[in-house]
Amino acid sequence: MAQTETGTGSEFLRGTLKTIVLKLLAENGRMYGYEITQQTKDRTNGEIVLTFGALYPVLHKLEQEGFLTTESEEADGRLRKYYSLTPIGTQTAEQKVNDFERFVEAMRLLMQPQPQLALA
Amino acid sequence: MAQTETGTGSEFLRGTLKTIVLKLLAENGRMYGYEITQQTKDRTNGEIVLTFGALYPVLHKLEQEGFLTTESEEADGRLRKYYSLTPIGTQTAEQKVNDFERFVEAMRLLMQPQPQLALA
DNA sequence: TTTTTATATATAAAAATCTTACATATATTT
DNA sequence: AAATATATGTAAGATTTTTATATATAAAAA
Repeated sequence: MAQTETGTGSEFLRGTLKTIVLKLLAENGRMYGYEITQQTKDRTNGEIVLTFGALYPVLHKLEQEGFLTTESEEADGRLRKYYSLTPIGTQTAEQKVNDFERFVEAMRLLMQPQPQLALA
Repeated sequence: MAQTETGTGSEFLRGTLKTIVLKLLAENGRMYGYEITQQTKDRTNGEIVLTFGALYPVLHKLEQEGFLTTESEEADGRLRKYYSLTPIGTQTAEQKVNDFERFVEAMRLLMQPQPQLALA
């Protein structure tokens, strides 16, 4: 089946994909690609939907960068490629989550209306 | 002078640039490019730094899309190009801020550790 | 029983976005 | 006199993402 749903079609996903993948792996220990898209969709109530065309290249790149290792297994006659974090991957996951939180905090400073300066 | 500082070098800025520009204009009514970078840097304590190479193309694109109008003025012998929101721009600004908040809320669902299910 | 949906991974072309470097010019500060 | 701050912009290149395509099995629905 073709992938049709796109949530908000959120442009904000740009730049957060790696962080999502690393964080989910840090929590779950071991996941395969399809599982990552499903858990993301489920936990965000359909708000964030990862497309396969974006996810798989990111997984390959993270592996290539040394953040992930893989093991292929067969389940129900289907191939599954499980990804796990390397030590550096675990460290990077934490760091990216921290960076994201700092970023959100900074964005809050911009998105919240400026407090008016009280004049004497 | 060359632009050197990059804050966190935040990859998360990807996709939020338009939102920042529209929101600042919605608040300030009228701003010029340089002012946008300065206010962003100041209000986020240097956390978010917009580069000119990214900002100006975005401003031009938003103008081209009908979200902004411009007036050029001279101040202190220097050219300033002021940008203001059109009605559709104002509407888009609000919508993008809402979308961003929804996105952050969804991210929170992913970034916060999963609550353990209580077993009977 | 045939089609659709769900599960599962992947690549490639094209579009969008962003970084880095370059180019120009005036005013102010050191 | 040199450096920094103010001010706008373009262009090449890199990165990232979307959209489309390709393949294959299992389960559910028509």
